[in-house]
Amino acid sequence: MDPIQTIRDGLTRLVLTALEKSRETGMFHFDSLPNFVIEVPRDEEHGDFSTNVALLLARQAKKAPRKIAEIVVGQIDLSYVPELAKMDVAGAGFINFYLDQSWLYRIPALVVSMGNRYGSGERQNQKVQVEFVSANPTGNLHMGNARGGAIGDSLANALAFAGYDVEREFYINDAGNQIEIFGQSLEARYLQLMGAKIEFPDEGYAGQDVVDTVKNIIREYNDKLLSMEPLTRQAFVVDYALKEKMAYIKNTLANFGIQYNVWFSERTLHEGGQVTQALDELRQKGYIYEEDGALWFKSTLFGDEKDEVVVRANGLPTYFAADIAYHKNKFDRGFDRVINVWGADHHGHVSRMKGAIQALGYDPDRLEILLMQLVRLYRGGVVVRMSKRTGTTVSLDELIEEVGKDAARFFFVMRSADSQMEFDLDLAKEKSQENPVYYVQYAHARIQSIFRQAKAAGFELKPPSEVDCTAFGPEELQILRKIADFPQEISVAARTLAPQRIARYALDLAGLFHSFYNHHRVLNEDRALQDARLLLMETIGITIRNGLSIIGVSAPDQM
RNA sequence: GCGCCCGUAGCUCAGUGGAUAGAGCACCGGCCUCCGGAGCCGGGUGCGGAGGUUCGAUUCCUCUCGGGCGUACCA
Repeated sequence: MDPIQTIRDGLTRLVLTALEKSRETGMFHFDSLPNFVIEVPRDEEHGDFSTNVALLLARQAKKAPRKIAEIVVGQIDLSYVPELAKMDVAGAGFINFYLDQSWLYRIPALVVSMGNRYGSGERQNQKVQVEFVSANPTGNLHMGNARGGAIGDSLANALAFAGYDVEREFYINDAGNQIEIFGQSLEARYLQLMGAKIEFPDEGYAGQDVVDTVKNIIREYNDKLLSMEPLTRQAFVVDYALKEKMAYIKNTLANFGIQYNVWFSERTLHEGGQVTQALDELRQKGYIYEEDGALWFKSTLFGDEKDEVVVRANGLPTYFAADIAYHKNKFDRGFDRVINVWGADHHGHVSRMKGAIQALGYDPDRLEILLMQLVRLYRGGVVVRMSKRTGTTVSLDELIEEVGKDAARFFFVMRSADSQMEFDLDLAKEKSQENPVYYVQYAHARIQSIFRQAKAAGFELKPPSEVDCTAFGPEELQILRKIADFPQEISVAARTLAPQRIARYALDLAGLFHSFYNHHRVLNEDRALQDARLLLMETIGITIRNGLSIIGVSAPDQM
């Protein structure tokens, strides 16, 4: 139930009817219906809603926009939309609609009755998969993974709340070149720690975490690996390390509030022959050729800058080959839409991935890729530098430890994915209203505090039907207007893959609440007013809670 | 060089082709001390630049300047 959309639909029908009547009676002529909008004007002087239909019709109808607007307004029967109070023509030819503010009196009952479903959309009957983080299991989770986790999970939440059937998936890169190198690195460290004088591979993983893993292996198996064949030994240490890394990744992401439906192993694609199958299909369709001993995919046919190797001269498939098989597999699993959240460093991969999807016969628009720009951490006003030892600045688990899950998620979700963001660690930790996440949570806690006091004084929240909403003044109505927007915000955030809208909305609503709180009392007022304001508080609380829940941030009752 | 993303107020950032472009912080002035730790009111110069499409452009297109990323038989 979306109150704004309901009104908008009503107004749209009204305008359409008026247009038809105008044409039938010969007031003006048009052949095709313009793609007009019913929107909420920025300036409230311009009404509650307005439409640009007359401006769009001017050329076809060969009349001045204002003239057309006058005619349309003359054909509209006000009584069709009960809350419609008046209309006028303004500006270049806009038609403005003014509502009777009493329509807002219905909002609290709607919100209270829907509770934690307020803002949700109707079932879309569309299967959407969101794949995010998919960090390499060869190292720690870094800030890119953190941002991807927060954005991906919040986006998935928003889509689910908006009515889509959503699955969250993590792609485990447990095969391929990097795993080979990972194995060689682990083996080299093992042998070194066991006293052998051998060189560490040039391209190897030099981080401390590899050494730590090897120490665990030694603790468990001591010298048992020394007698193994090198390949067996590498397979052994890789298996051990992958188990350990995946346990770490799962645990850290769980602490970050993320639960996946599917953990998908790249290795199963190779072992199940799906990589070969996908390449065969591309070859049959004529998109594969051989050159310099390697197999290439003709991604230039799909707008890419250069063709891309899928099987190296040494016979091993590339990461891209596995990714083609992986995406084919996704579509074969019946998803209508597949969304990937990727770091900006993968953007070169986008066009060829879409090309491969198209080559396999799928509509490339069904694959949507959300690219995130880089994160710069600040502490004490200066950039936190990359650590040479660990290869990261701060890992996700350290970030959660330092600022907490709630602040971390809110900060990442607050910014749109495609802007490079600065993350101020000091601000995230601050327990003051300067801190955006604290500001929103504090609004919720304050509301609960009011209810605790009300209860102590013997007052309870009355059902909306017993509350006189005419007690609401302009500020209460302004808040209710904002709350009425919530379902639209969810819907737009889901449609445009923009979870930052929800964070911003929560901040705006919290701001309206704090301002109200500072100007008015809820308790110890006239009973009718107190009842109405308690209901308003409940309405705000529910909406803030629902918004925060999408972002993955808790709504505490006390702080 | 080529490709993608970004460029909005002093700073961090919003802004589904609409009417007079916003928020928070910072800064200045005035007020207030009340459910929860201070708050309230007021104060402003900005869409990097130049063209184009449009009745209308921060939004779409072209060029240009600046920043980031990519441009591997790495992932």
